[in-house]
Amino acid sequence: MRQSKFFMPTLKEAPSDAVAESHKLMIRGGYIRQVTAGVYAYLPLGYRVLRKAEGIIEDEMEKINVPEMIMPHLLPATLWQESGRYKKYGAEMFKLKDRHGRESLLGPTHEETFTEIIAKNLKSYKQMPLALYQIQTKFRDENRPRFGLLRGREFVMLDGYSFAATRDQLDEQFDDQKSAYKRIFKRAGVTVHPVIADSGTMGGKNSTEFQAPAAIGEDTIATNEKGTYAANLEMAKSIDTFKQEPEDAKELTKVATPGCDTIEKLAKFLNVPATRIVKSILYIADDQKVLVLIRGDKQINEVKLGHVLDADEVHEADSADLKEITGSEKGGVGPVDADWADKIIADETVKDLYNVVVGAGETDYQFENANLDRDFKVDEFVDIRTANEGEPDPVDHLPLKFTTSIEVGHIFKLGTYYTKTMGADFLDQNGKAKPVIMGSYGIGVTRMLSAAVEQHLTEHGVAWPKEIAPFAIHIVQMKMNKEDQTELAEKLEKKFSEKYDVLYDDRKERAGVKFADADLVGAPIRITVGKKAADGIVEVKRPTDDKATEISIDELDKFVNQELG
RNA sequence: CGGGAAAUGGCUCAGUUUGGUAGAGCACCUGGUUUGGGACCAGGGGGUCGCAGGUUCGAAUCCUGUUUUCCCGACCA
Repeated sequence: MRQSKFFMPTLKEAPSDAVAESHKLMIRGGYIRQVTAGVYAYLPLGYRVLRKAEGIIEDEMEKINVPEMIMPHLLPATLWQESGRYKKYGAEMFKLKDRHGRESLLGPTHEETFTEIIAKNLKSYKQMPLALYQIQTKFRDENRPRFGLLRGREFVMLDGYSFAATRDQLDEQFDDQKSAYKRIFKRAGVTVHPVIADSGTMGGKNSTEFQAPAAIGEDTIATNEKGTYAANLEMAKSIDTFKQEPEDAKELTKVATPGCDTIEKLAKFLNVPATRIVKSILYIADDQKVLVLIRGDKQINEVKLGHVLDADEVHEADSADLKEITGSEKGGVGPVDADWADKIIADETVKDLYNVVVGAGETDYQFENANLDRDFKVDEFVDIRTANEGEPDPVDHLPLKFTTSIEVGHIFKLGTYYTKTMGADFLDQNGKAKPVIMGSYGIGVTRMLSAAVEQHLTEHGVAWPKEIAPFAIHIVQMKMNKEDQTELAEKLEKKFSEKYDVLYDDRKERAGVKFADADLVGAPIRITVGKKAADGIVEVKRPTDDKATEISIDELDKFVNQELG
């Protein structure tokens, strides 16, 4: 490709709207342009990177015999009403009406569409195992799109679905997909950790996210140094190392604690450690009033709580509800005589505590010396706490390390939720009808590009991993009016184009402009054709090199081959 | 959805406090001098200052409404 014919509008300064480094780079380099919030145009350079990433996915899916197909973007509401998600999916769905008043939506994901096709076209166990995938633009009316391609309202996603007759088949499919995903990220040059994750409200097992560590990540993952434990903080377990020495139960005493509406203030006011206090928080789980207890130094993990309560919707009671239900404001709520609660559950950290401080059920009052069973009851002990950095992991008891990261992929064993509700049955060997067992697999392709850039920034640009680089070789000719340079550059362009994607900067620009743009293109190899062209000498530079190195064109093939294979 | 910030040429920004009819750098066009890390000189084109009302002799500037964008948090199936 001749750069004089290419369209790559570069900028010296990034628009002030762009905050994330990857976003700035992609705007400055002419990869993308924003059209509206969370919606981007992919200019030629950006589109090349996107196509490369898609190519890797297609290649790896082909290897595990998963065929690609494509679904429509425009979907009838009826399909989603059938699965029950038309209402449940909520505000994130782009809804619209056609001229006949029929309700439609723009697909945010495609479980229903695939399940529907399978329900009508797959009838026998002999047709399974089967898996399908597509790479397509998805639409989600995000509350807050951000950081360029990281979280868009329109984005490219790989979504795959597997269909199995037995659990064993599903397990095998899942493992195949997981291995393929690891290869995809590796080839795309994106470092990822597969982590234990939440699977969402539709249920599912073995939920695994592929998390790419990056400064702009919206998630936090907890890992140990041996790599034997890795979980999204939402699901991370840890070992509680605190042990309280047993004490004799003292008399329950009510004390005034004016203005103490946080554990911190209370601990200071009463001059006790936070571990001596039991926090009481009221949650509304669907219609149930659930009082949740946890030791004062720990935080409640609402994702874990949601799993334990198995409700459609769980949220902390707001201050008005709190007052009405418990008779107390924040800080005074407690488990003693809490008859209003439908259920009292406690984190494991509340076990084996003696003479603790709990809310007295009255604003600005606490009980001291409260003891489990004597003064208050707990229906169930569970793990509902947020892990803390440094705590021992549950596998090898090594300290947990926290890292912010980007969720670039998510796979899980979906089960039969959709196939049951939508009637996707098959006949087994005995002629008995059973629901197809599904798996769900996804990669945020455009998001993965953000992650790739975040992980490969250089001082003046980006060092693209070779398999997703827009161009493999960037030939930069210094002076367009020197015939020896033109001759050599064109020769190299012709030769390398047979095997690689070559960008040839044939613009009549100054060297500084060309080099600055080359840094933004970030090709794995930059070949500079300059003064010594007549002597058969050029310079090569990789984006991560500080300086260019002179090399004779006889050795160039070897170098290129060694770098690009 | 709560909180905050901002909207002036393609990009970065000044001008708004104290109303007088829009300016700089980069980018773009022409000519010249240059030419290995975003050149220099001279000339030039491009903006009804997000939109709609209002106040005023006069509004980028003051008032009201509205739209859009970004950031923090909540949410993200």
